[in-house]
Amino acid sequence: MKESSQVNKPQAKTEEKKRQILLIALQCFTDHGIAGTTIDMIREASGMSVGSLYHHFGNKDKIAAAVFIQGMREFAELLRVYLSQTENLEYLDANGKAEQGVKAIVYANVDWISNNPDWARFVFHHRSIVSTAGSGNKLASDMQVFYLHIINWFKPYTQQGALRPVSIELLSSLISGPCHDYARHWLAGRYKTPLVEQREEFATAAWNAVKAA
Amino acid sequence: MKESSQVNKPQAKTEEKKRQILLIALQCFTDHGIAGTTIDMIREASGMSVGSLYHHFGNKDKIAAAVFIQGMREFAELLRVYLSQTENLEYLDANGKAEQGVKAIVYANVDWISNNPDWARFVFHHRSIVSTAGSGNKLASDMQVFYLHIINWFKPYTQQGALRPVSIELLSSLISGPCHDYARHWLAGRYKTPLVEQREEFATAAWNAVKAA
DNA sequence: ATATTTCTAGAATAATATTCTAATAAGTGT
DNA sequence: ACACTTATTAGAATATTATTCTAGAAATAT
Repeated sequence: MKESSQVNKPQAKTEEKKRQILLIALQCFTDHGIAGTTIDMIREASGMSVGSLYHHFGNKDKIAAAVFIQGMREFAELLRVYLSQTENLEYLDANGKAEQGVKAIVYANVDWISNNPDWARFVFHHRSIVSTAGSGNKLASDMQVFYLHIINWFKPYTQQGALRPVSIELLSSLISGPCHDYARHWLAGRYKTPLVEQREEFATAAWNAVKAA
Repeated sequence: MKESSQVNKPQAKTEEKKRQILLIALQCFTDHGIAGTTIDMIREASGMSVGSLYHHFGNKDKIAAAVFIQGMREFAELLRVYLSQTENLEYLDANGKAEQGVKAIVYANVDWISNNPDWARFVFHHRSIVSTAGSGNKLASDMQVFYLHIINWFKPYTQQGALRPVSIELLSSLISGPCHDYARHWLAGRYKTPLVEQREEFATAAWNAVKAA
């Protein structure tokens, strides 16, 4: 049934198993925090042995780092898909395309966070684990490609004057900042209105904040 | 020399000592992360004994929670000062006052983060420690007063129509979100241009995002 | 001055992370 | 099918670290 079952290489099985372990670890971290989660909990919940866990991941921090990286990777993939869909809108001018692209970034954020709240919470709170765990390089190389993709998407629009002539960093914060801020509070239970209900609100706010006029 | 030396009650000395310990703990956490910091490091750096540390704070997580709470308290105080200064501008109309207030919020954020980068980094990354450490009530009661203050500040302006008629939560995210997002990246070394150089940028963006017109 | 409470100290204990050695399974070439 | 190499699993042994506990010192109140 799975499209990958024909080519079920051993590595693929291992990779899939690792992903399962990461999901279980995410559950543990969500329920008890990283500090409150013991290796033994993950061992028991995953049916693995301590030895296997250490063989695959190295140590507890690296398990957490792997959870983070996997989450980022899956979000990045969704964003890539959303952005690529804006490229088919041939009938739009540069302004229209820029607008759809900026909004696509917000939509991807809102949708992924809403559909993967545990993962989003983890990613929001534990970015720093990646560096303390020393898994920085792996993330860096993974994300580098992704960031370049985004930057290259922006470039033509800033040059053509559809977007304000400010740094990519600033653009990025103006687009994602409000949505992320709200998401953090909502994920923590401090805000009651679901993030997804503010989807359009954040999309138009983002466009207004970065459009040239 | 200290202005408090006349009334040097024992409690005051203890409170000051606790604050010193928290600053040292913050340093440890900044250098090694919470997980990487051992009680023994804090003991050695602070010249206390394990017993004293546990007597004052309870456990490691509660030390971290106390660092967080102290940071929030000091930021809240700065914000309060900034906001109160906008109330003296008698010559401004409602719109003008609302604008100055919204910008004051951004300024307070930018300035506190820029002047207390370690503390800001900690506060950004470890809000969750407060709940896992079970110090939630203490923070809640502390912050409740503060949030009410902000809410009460907003209320008249939304009613008068100077601000968009949306929830306080949304207003808050639109105002602080971009600045916080940028700050996180800057504090992590991913953005090079200092936050403070974007001070006006974030202030005007905030105002544009929430003003009524 | 004495009693009471708060604070300090560090050894003893408990909890947990990590390492290590050996066994098993999987993959590869003949 | 067989030997050979590599990857994975297992869990006991060890090391690290958090936390508790008991007793004594310092501060404060009566």
